[in-house]
Order: sequence, then C-alpha cells, then structure tokens
Amino acid sequence: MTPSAPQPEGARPVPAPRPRPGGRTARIRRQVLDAVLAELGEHGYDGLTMDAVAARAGVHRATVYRRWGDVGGLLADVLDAASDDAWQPPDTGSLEGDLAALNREIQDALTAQPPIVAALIAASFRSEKADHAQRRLWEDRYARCEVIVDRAIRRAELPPHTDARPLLIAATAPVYHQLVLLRTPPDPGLPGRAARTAALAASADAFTTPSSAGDT
Amino acid sequence: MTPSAPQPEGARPVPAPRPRPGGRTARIRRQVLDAVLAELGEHGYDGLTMDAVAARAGVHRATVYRRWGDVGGLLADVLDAASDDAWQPPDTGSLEGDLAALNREIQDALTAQPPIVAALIAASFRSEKADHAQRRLWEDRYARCEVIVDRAIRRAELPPHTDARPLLIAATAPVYHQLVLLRTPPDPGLPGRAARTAALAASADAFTTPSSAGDT
DNA sequence: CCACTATTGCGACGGTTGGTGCATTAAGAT
DNA sequence: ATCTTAATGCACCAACCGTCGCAATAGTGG
Repeated sequence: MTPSAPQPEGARPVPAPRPRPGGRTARIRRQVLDAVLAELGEHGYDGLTMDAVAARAGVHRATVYRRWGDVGGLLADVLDAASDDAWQPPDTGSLEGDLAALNREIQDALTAQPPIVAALIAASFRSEKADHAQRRLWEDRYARCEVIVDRAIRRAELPPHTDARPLLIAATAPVYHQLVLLRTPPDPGLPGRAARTAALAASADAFTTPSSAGDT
Repeated sequence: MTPSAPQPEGARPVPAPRPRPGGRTARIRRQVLDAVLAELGEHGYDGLTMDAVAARAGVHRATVYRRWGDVGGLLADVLDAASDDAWQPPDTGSLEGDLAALNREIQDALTAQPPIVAALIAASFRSEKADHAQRRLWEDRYARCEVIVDRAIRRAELPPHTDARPLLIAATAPVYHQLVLLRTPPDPGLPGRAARTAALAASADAFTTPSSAGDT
C-alpha cells in the first residue's frame, strides 16, 4: 500500500488518525523520501535502486520494500508530496505574459540541476503507481493554471467561452516536447515564442468551445 | 546502419578486423531485433531483458552481449533501423490538412497495440545510446516533414520566411504531450485542432524569422 | 576443395538487485 | 511496569547482469 501523503518538514504531528504514527515511522518516511530525492539527483532514475535508497536513508531494505513496494511506490510518494505545495501560476497582467512566465518556470524546472523534475517524468514510465501519481500531478498543475485563462477572459483579452485546457496545452506543450522528448538544448526564446503563438491563436477563437458549458 | 559491432576494447586488439557481413551475421541481427520488438510489445521496456531477447531470438546470451553490449545498444539498433524506412509526410494539398494528417499518424502510432512506439520513447530514457538514437530519429522525422512547410510557402499559404521547425513543433507537440506525457486517453479531435491552431498562428506570421534567413 | 579465422555456442563464475519468511524491537495502551 | 502488536532488522533465495575461456561453426579467400 502506498503510505499516504507524508507531511512536509516539521509539520505538527496531527492527532494520530493513523493506527500508529509514532515518531519512528514518520522519521523513517522522511529519511527515505529525502534519500529518494538525493539518489534521483545523483544517479538519475536509472540508478535509483531500493538498496541505495535504503542505505542512504539508514534503514533496512526490507522496510522500504514493505512500505513502498517497489521503486514506483517511492516515486509515487514523492510525486504526491509535490502536489502538496502552494504553487500558483504567475500573474503578470496579460495572457501572453502569464503564459511566457509559466513556460519559463517549466523550462527552468526541466533544466534544473540536478534534473529531478526530468528524472521524475522519465521515471513515471517505469511504474504504474508512479504513472498514476504523475497524472495526478499534471491534473493538479493544469487545473491551477486555468486561472490564467479566467483572468484573461475577465480582462476581455479572450472570448468568453475559451477552453482553458487546450489553450494551456498548446502553450506549454512545445516546451515539454523540446526538452523532454526531443532533448534539444534549452532555447531561451522558446517560452516566449510558444506563449505568443498560443495567445495569438486564442485571440483568434481557436480554443472556443462550439457548444457551451461543455467540459472535456 | 549496422550497430557497427563495437568490438570489446582491449580484449583483442585486432589491427585489421576484416568486416564479415555474411549471411549468418545479418540473419542473427534480424532475429535479435525482431525479438526485441516482440519482447517490447509483450512485456514493455521494463521487461526487456537480455536473457529474454536472446532466448526468443534463439541465440546465446553471450552473442547478444558481444554485439550489442546492453539493452541500450539493442534499443539504439532498433531505432536506427526505424530510420531506414521510406516514410514521407502526408500530402493533402493544404497546410492544415497535412498537419492534421500528420498528427493523426502520430496519434495512431502512439496508441497502436502493442504500444511499441510509446515503449521505444519511454525506453530512450534508460540509456545513453538509445537516447542518441532516439534524437537521430526525431531529427530525421522532423527534417522530412519540412517539405510540408515548403509546399505551403510555395502555395502562398504561408509567408516566405516561415521557420519550418517551430511550426512543426507547435503543430505536433500537443499530440505528443497529451499521449506521452499527460497520458490522457486519445482524443479524436486533437490532431485536427492542433493542426488548425498551428496553421492559424503560422498564417498570422507567428513563425517568421524576425531577421533575415533564419538559422536553427 | 581446403585452409583460415571471424563469429557463435556453451557452460560457468561473481556480483547486484528484487523480493520474502522469520525473529526482534519499540510504539501505544492498560 | 507490562502487555500487545505494528514496525523493523536479518537472513535467505531467485532472477538478471556482465564476463570469461574454450570448443564448434560457418563465412571468406586461396
């Protein structure tokens, strides 16, 4: 079973809804998840072995196997933990500015050193559990970004019935595509260009729903 | 074309290893590559082991190890072999039609059963060799697609200095993004919508190089 | 046809990782 | 303090990896 979302650093020990949220369990969980991030940054997703994680965390392999099952369980837990932050999309005052800033954040995250984000995306292909967690993270992030489109509609930059998701996908997909799939070196102009392209198509009604109130 | 048969360095410094592309060598290569595809389709990239490939191909493990080195070498050879086909982008008579047809081909390939293309993309993250081969394949495919933009320019559908690559990326990235990264179920309307969006932005000069003859 | 040799098959080895039964420890309650 | 039992550590096995030396095979040139 997956060990539900762990609390971030130093969170107050909540009044024990779980059978035994003892100090040892929480401490080991934090140690293991930190070890996963560290191993992921050093050796990449391919060098992420249960043995190395357990050794770095200072716990026995069997403990990691029982609580997380396999590497995918570890990744899934890390990904779910990533959804617990308070991230919000940028707010620059214009649609194109928001999308460009968003794309810049994406590019920075994908090219950061160590490449943890890229490693997590790549690793999500190896496991069903990590895949599901990755999808939840995508859904969470794109849902939060919908406010960008809402604001643009409120500013009358976009027609009222613009579909947020396809617009956000069109704006961000080129950045992911080039950096994750094509693996081309980062292009400083790409975030802005992709944002401009999507904003242009959006203002030309390329993302308005034919029927109203129809969510995909 | 062949995996160039990397000789075991240091073991036997043969000064003039006469290449021997005899019938047996080629036959074994084909058997092994077919086995790789079959294993990839059945067990996915994660279940792709050297032992299983050798057993299915009817050759000894040592042979596979000697000629391809590791799983990455096998994948790289498969990817390189994929570049040797005579694929050409569709020609429907219009830019949007070409892009839509291209996107439909991409979507079909990515959702085919067994998911060999998706498995190859995912597997390209596991190995340096497979990664390089995958990049070569991307480059080959996108280079072949540039003729779509050339034809559109010749038809006066696009301004003369339109950059082919960013346009092709913008048109195809959403399909890859949704199917490979986001892992959403295939949307029959997505190829056409992405093509329409890109064509619209392109006709609005979104992909023309600001300065003269563009590079990249 | 024959000699030469690159290539393959064969069996085995040590090493690493994935995964699991069993004994021990420690958290939580009485 | 003591009991209960969830959680952990330990030992163990199975599968796969990567490599080696040697024998057998089959292209290649004479």
